Amino acid sequence: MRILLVEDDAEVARFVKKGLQEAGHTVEHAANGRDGLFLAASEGFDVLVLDRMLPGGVDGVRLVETLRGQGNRSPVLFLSALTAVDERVKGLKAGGDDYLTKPFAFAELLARVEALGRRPSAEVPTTRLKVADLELDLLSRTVTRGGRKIDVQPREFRLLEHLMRHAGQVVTRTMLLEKVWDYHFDPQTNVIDVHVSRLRHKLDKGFDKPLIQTVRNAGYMIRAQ
Amino acid sequence: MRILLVEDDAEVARFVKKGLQEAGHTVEHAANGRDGLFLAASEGFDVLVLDRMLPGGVDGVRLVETLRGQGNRSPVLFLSALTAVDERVKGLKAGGDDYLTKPFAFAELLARVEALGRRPSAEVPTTRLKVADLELDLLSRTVTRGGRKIDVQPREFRLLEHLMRHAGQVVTRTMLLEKVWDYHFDPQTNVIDVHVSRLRHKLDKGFDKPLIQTVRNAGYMIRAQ
DNA sequence: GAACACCCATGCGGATCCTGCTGGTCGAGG
DNA sequence: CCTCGACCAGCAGGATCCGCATGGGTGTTC
Repeated sequence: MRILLVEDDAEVARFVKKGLQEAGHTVEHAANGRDGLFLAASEGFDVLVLDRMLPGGVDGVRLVETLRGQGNRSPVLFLSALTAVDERVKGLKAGGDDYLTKPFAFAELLARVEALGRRPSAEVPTTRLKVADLELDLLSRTVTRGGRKIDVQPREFRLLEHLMRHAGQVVTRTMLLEKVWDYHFDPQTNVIDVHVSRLRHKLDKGFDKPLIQTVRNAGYMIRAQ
Repeated sequence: MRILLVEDDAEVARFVKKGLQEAGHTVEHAANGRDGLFLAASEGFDVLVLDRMLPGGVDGVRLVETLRGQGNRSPVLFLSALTAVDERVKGLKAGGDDYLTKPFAFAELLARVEALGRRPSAEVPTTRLKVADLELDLLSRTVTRGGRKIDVQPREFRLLEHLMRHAGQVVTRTMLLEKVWDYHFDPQTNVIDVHVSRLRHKLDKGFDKPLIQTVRNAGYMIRAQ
């Protein structure tokens, strides 16, 4: 996990950085708010660990507010000697996700950092493909166009999926044979043509704009007109 | 925001519920783990606030583990009188997202709950379900146990999916007929038995721990032993 | 321990579904 | 006009899938 630590106290910083690294994470360290902001804004981190009070104009709260203002949603854990409830509330309200007061047990810091990093921000797998008004839902194996459900066969589904994953690019017959049919040779028949035809028939029935274009001597391409 | 509060202490529950409601949130309350699990599994909440220790078999940690096993990723805040670092770490490691010790200031609870709810995690569709070493990938329509791929028929897949979505709960025959077969009547045959049997055969071949348990006169249940 | 209800496993047969091929037609490009 | 690539309707073999019936277990109740 990539973690950014912004902490001015060299002693604390060393201690935290070492521990996180030993737990298998990558840690970048900045000693003041300005550097921290720069790093956080330019690189992608899974979790930010920020000291609440920092030297220089940019303290922890400012830093988070700025990041959030830029649309950066990285989870933030505040680390602070300010224990008052009001301070904690302020940190959370500013956009922090957690708040740990010094002194703290490293085990808890680690657990909290990992809890923050556990969030599904990183790996959101694509679950639906979309080209113009045509949608393909990988989860339910469902195809809809303009909201109307369209029944397709498994092979047709694979074919369409492959086309849509390469929307706007020409897909050659050889690629299709490889990826959709698992043929590693030329079957010497027009299987592909037939399936493309069937697919077109289903997709375009009742619509005017055809979606699948043939590219002569090359293959097929799907594209939002 | 929709919040589920699972807390057995009536006094605390009333206090928290009232406060959250006054802050403009909708609060459901369950007084024990079993009810809490049921609610959390059947309805969608933005945040779960769980007492760490609960009467009855299902305590806070068990509850979270079960939910996470079902692929439910709702953020969880633990509320507990157990202040030891080890306890806090345990709660977070189990899948909790935050941990607040009693007594607490309501302002801080509110700030933390709102910080949790702020996350974009709410509507990430589940793409894989897991129970013990059995995994079901909705995207690829694939079932694996202990890393080994298992081929299942469509109907078997739906059956298994439904069981896994309700892991740890008994699933009645009527529910299965409704949800898996779309029958709204009793077909007077043993269709279900047959499919459960086939599924068991495939899932348990080569493993020792059986996964699907039958609950006499009630239905079936899948659970990590 | 007998009767009963419930549950399990297996084999079978029908139905559906799926897919690739053929063969004839069309149309673009030269 | 000729040729080649692309298109499409229909067909038929096969595979898959699914539900049912049957007969055998197992736990429960009286």
